[in-house]
Amino acid sequence: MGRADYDHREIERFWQKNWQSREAYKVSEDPGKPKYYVLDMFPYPSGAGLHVGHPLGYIASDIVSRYKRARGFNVLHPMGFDAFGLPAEQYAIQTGKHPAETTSENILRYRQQLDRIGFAYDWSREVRTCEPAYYKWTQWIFGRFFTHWYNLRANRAEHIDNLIAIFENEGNVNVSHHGPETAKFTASEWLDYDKTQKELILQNYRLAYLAETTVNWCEALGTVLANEEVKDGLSERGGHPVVKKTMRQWFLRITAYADRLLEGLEKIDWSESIKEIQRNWIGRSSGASIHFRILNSDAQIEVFTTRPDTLFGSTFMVIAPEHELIPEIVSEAQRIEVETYVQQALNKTERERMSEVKQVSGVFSGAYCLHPFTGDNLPVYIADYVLGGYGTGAIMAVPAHDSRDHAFARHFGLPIVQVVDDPAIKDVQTESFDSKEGTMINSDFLNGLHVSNAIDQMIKELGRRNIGEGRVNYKLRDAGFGRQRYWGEPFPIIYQNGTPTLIPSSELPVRLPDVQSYKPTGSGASPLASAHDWVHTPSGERETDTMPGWAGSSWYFLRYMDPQNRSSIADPDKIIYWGQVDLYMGGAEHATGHLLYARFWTKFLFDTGILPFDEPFAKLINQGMIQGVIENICLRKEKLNGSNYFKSYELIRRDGEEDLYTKLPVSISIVQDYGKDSSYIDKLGILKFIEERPDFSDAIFETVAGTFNRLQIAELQDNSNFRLETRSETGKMSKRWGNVVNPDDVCEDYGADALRLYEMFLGPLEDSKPWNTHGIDGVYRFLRKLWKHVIDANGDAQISEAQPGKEALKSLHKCIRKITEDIEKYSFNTAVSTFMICLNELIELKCRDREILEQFILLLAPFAPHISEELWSRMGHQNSVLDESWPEFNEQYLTEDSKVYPISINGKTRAQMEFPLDTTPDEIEKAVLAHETVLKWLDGKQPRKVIVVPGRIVNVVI
RNA sequence: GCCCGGAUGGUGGAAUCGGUAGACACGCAGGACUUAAAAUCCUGUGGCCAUUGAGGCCGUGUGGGUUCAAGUCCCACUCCGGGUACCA
Repeated sequence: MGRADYDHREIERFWQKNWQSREAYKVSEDPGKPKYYVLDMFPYPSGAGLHVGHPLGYIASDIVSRYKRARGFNVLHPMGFDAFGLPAEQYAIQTGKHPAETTSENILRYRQQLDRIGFAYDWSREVRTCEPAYYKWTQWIFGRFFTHWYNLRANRAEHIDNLIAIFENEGNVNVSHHGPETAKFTASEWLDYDKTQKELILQNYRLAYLAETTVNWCEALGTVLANEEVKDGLSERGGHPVVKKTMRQWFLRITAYADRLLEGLEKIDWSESIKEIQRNWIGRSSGASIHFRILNSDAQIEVFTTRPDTLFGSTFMVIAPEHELIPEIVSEAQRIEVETYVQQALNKTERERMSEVKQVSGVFSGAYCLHPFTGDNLPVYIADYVLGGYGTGAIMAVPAHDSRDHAFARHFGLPIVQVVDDPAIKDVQTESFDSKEGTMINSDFLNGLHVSNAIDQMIKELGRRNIGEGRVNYKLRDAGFGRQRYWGEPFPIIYQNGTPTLIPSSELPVRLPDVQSYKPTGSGASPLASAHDWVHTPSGERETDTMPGWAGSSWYFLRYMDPQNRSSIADPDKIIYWGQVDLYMGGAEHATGHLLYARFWTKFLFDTGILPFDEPFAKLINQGMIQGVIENICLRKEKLNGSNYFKSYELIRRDGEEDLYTKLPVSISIVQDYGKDSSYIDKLGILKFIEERPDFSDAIFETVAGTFNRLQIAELQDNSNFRLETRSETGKMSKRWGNVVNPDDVCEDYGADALRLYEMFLGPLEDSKPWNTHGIDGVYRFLRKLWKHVIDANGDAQISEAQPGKEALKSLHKCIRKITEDIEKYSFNTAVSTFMICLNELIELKCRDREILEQFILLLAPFAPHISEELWSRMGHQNSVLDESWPEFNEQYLTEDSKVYPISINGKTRAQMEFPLDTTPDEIEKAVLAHETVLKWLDGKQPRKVIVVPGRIVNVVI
């Protein structure tokens, strides 16, 4: 029949080839079956390959997809590659190698690694975002954004042609759009505008538009970055400094969808934490906008405030350093000082700005504005605690009720006027009271009102006096969509005399040209600008920016439905059939990037009639991170007699010298028993270490066996005589710590099935947890035990055809119920335990009944598909476990007729007694009170109370 | 600072509705098999005090509360992880 021992290498190789050759995972639309769409966040194929942390989510989703298939669903479970991006391009800059080449090499390696784990992907549907056949459609969607505007009346995107028709008929007076305020014009005025003027106006409406704005400029990468690509003032990729810079850029008007993106969160099954991150990122806050007139000027400054109720407490105004009115309002006396301050503020890197957050800085502009109610003159300050990019870039400062304004007022000696009273207030001169509690005082017509009522009253009054109105504001900014980089989608845009024109879809894709150098030009133009013949076309000059990494990933889930389609992004019937992604698995780090943009694009494609749904991912699960073990050797902080001095960790612990030593991470490849408490470096390991770190060739090593220098170690006869214990800690798995565990190695040593089981067994899917290769022994033993239980010494299945006994059926059906429930709630770690428990029971029962073992194998198949196929086939089946349906749970095998009751005294279990399930509580009580242990505890007294919960517990209160 | 999570043996973790805390594994200790090792199998394994037919006390981050009964519910706090940051 085959080998008698469990040879995972041969078995896994065989079945992987088998699945591939008969296209076992290929799916097509089947109206006769319900569909289920399981999607993994596709990886960026980096040069480092996969480590054991990456497949965690893939394994979980693979289990679900195999399970759903067994339950009769037509399962779409594809995989592809997010293939445009910075690392391949940075590598190209260093080596001159075309990023396409690097990328396809990396993809090949990823593919091999993934295949080895035995995933049920339909690879015929693979997509790569960097391929022209794919990015043609990314460009096409960009074209849709370009040719649409957001109609606030209809609350949806509409075609720009409809808007132009309105302009031609009645101008823009009745148009309400999402975008910057636009001067009113009539139909005849519109018709008189030339092409350039018309386009300039349309840019205010288009959902993809060009704008001159402050952007995050990263000098080292030579590109603009989106807000979410900047972390702590440094670029997410590479950690380079980022500064604010004004540039002309493509933007997508995601802000038009802010409210719908917020509301949409209510109807999707995502973790509360991701939803919360998105809510915060969108940052909706409602308040009022108020216009302030400037003394001796026609200028007006508009502020946004969430606390219009405190208007009477406003004692000054603050505007952002980048505010456009500064040159107009600044007094001659203050001009020099203001210009200096503004220059300083604008030149700060994000990092500097953030580190100075708690320092109060600002400058008086010399201008005053008029309080709209009292007519008081309020000084106008310029300070960088007011952000140009939020609200109107100007605030009315209310120092009594805003801590930032309070700090500013204290610093500049400005008056602090209390307008809200509340018992919790001590003294607003020393500390502001920011809470929205309390009653209005010193506020004219608002006096006596509660804060919330006062806000409403004030908004009404502002409207009546025509100096302000209720306003909703968002933190969310329009998404910068241009990158000055090579390795991305080119824009389907040609400039004709500076006017952007969309290239017709029949001419797509606009392919990336070959260039001499991938280096940023330094002038802020992309490397594409140097492709002279490509840029200059008969009809104009091409846009040379490329799209950001998230462009291709915002819609890739659609392309899987119909990946080869040449005439549309996907066939409408296929879109209707497959619909939303039912289960989306991926990391939480994309909360404000990919996961928000994909929702935005989906809503837009819904508006334009391409999709019948407006949320892409019905359910989202964020798998946790798998951490590695970092192995350190302990180096004495101060040299001893001029030499570096290492000491075995066990000795440091013994001597309590932890403080004297620092940790030096070493590659786990030279550590013995890595991951264990007692992990150590032997003679050969330490010699290898010294070889790699010649700076430590003079070092001294103190171990239990003695103290050695390099030469003495080399002379040791026996490798085991030297033992330098390491200090282990948990941390990120990365090249830097030399602690990356490659799934290929695990598959080689233990097999893909063991890897799959072990990753699931480690703990709850969504939690972060440390990887410890030694723990895999547990699941590996389980697989071998299963093998030995089914396969005899000749390699044949040793199966009984007899009717299974009651105990075996009970064990199996407990297992069926638990596994089914656990998969449904994504509790895979407990599922693996359940398999172990069930197998232990079956071995105990010596159960080899076909009916029991076959069903057990079918349950196991989604988790460990290779061994399941092998055992299934050795049990005499010609077909695959993939085509079998999920075992049915039958309650009747679990029904008991008695229950072992825990008998507790004052809530602590002291004894056990078995009663038939139909015993009445009275009978139980009587029997319990006669029990030896209970009598002992009662010690002759009467129990105060006896609680009998039928079928559960008995508690005797003494 | 603010917003979310979380804290259970030496380790990863389990415990459905408030009802036998520590399932299942790892590790460790002892034993069987073996010339030996590996593999496999068996036994034990929360702590403390006892024990040889004896059991008891403590125990789910800390302190309080509700309850016949709390890892689970309520209040206060400590620590750890993640997100976010002058957002008016």
